[in-house]
Amino acid sequence: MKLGEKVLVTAALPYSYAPRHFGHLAGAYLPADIFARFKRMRGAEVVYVCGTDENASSIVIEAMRRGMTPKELCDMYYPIQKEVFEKLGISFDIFSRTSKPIHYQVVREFYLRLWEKGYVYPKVIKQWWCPNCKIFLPDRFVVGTCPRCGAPGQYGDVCEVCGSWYESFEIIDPKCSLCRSRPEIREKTHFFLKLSALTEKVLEYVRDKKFWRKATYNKTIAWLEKEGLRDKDITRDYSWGPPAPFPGAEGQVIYNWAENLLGYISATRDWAENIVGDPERWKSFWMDKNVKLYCFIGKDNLFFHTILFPALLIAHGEYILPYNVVVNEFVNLEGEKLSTSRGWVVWLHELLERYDPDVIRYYAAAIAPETRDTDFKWQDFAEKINGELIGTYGNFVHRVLSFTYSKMGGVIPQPGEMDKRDEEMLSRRIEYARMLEEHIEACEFRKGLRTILDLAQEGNAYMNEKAPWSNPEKARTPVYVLCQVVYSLAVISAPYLPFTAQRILDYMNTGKRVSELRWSDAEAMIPPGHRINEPKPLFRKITSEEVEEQVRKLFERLKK
RNA sequence: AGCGGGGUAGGGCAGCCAGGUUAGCCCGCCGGGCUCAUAACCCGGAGGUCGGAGGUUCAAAUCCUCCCCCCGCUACCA
Repeated sequence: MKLGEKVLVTAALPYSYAPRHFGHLAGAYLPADIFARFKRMRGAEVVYVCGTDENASSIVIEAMRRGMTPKELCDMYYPIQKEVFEKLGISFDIFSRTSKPIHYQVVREFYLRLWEKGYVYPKVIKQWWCPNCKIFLPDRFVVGTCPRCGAPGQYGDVCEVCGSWYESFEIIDPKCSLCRSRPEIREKTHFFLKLSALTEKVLEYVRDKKFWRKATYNKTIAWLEKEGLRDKDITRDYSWGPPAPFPGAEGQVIYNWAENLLGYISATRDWAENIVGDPERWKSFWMDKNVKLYCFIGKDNLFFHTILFPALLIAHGEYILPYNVVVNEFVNLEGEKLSTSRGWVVWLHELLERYDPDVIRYYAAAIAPETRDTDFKWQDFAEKINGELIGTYGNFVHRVLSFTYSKMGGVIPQPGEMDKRDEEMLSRRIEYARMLEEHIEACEFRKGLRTILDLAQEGNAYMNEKAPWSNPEKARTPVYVLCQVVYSLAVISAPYLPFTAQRILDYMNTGKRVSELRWSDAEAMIPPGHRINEPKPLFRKITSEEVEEQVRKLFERLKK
């Protein structure tokens, strides 16, 4: 074990008002959580931060639509977002918000420094302005006719009919998508970030990240080499968001894409101040070169995390850069791409109404889109839960504990002399812990899950071979061994299935909290004579009727 | 169009970067065993032109070239 290891873990900041779906869990929050939990068990100092992203222009507009202020909209959704993560056992050390004063302060300090270092300059740009709504409109909120093919109802600067790209101002017969009135073009001074000066530095930073996932590494390098970074405007005229700290930028805020990444820093400061009670503590993470920063995101976020975020941090100069950006692909649904607007999606809050969080976590880890897009299928969900989680893992735990409880008087027996097979079984559980460790370190969570299952499978095979039920006299040694394996299984599966691990600890009457477990406990031995509690099956099976019902519900909702 | 990822038994995947035992794993299927366990568990078996065509090599799923198919990306929706 590396002593004094420090790890900072981030998961993509969710938009405050967009609920989280299964793909978000499988692609970011769960892998990050497994990683964070594992590292804590290894004795590392871990801070796992997240929070809602509340300053996007789409939030301003969504609030307008609903006749609310952005603040009211965010206040309404924040507890909902937070609750879903809590129920799923996502072990954030802080779940902050980018509307908090600490975030505004971080953004202000950050950009003031960039200004002072000469990375920011003013420039006049043209933007759409809706005189009726009295706001500047992002391109996407301007509807009009394609200047190339004449297709009506196109958004922004790309035509979905003919696929051509054009200047947003070329669009014919523009209308504000909110009120349908005609927007005008206005010129205004905005502030630009000199990203063009950072291409080489970012490339230099990325070059040696050969251990990143292949797609992540290649895409990032290719992007930088082929296109490089262009200067970009970072201010907007909104009354919602962190104020821009530049001279002459009164009334302007820092644009969402340029400030939300700093939410990781402000969340850590929020944690230091309000959870730890030591306002300086965040520095021992963001300003310590020995800290490894892991960012977990979906592929839609790649540019921002592998290119833009490092560029910003390099420009600033005092903070550490991501050590690994763990990028996941997408989870499709029953063979089709997700579409939240069409209702083609599996929401986490709905799953939680019906399923054990560990059941959800299991399936999310089992189909985590690590190297390619994967598919959520209800039938597959039932097969994997019933066959793997329950049939292999749950059944192994339950048959061992229930046998011990009912046939051995509820007491871990005193083993007799161990044969080769018994010794082997005991050492195998340690080998599995080592293998799992390697997989998690490499951020290969699916392989890790398989390793857990393999240990249960070996335990099942061992139990069948030893058949303790056939000869009570010879049952003591194998049952003793099996109880050790079950305990190890609970320990090593704790990062994936924390609630289940806790139940096993309780059935085994260990008096331990799962949060107290250390990785080395996988090698621990429960002493003979230890009394266990009455075990219950860990999970409930998913019926075929239920699968049909879920599929039916999905299609019914789609019709609307 | 360019770039990136992928195309391996009925389905889902690993192996490919550092070429070399009978190409592994899970599900399903077939046949056995067991009965402690949530009809769960264990063992065995059938099933593969490793997208296609060339090439390099003593040897290629693994390296090179070309082609076909699927998916994604190309910063003003962050």
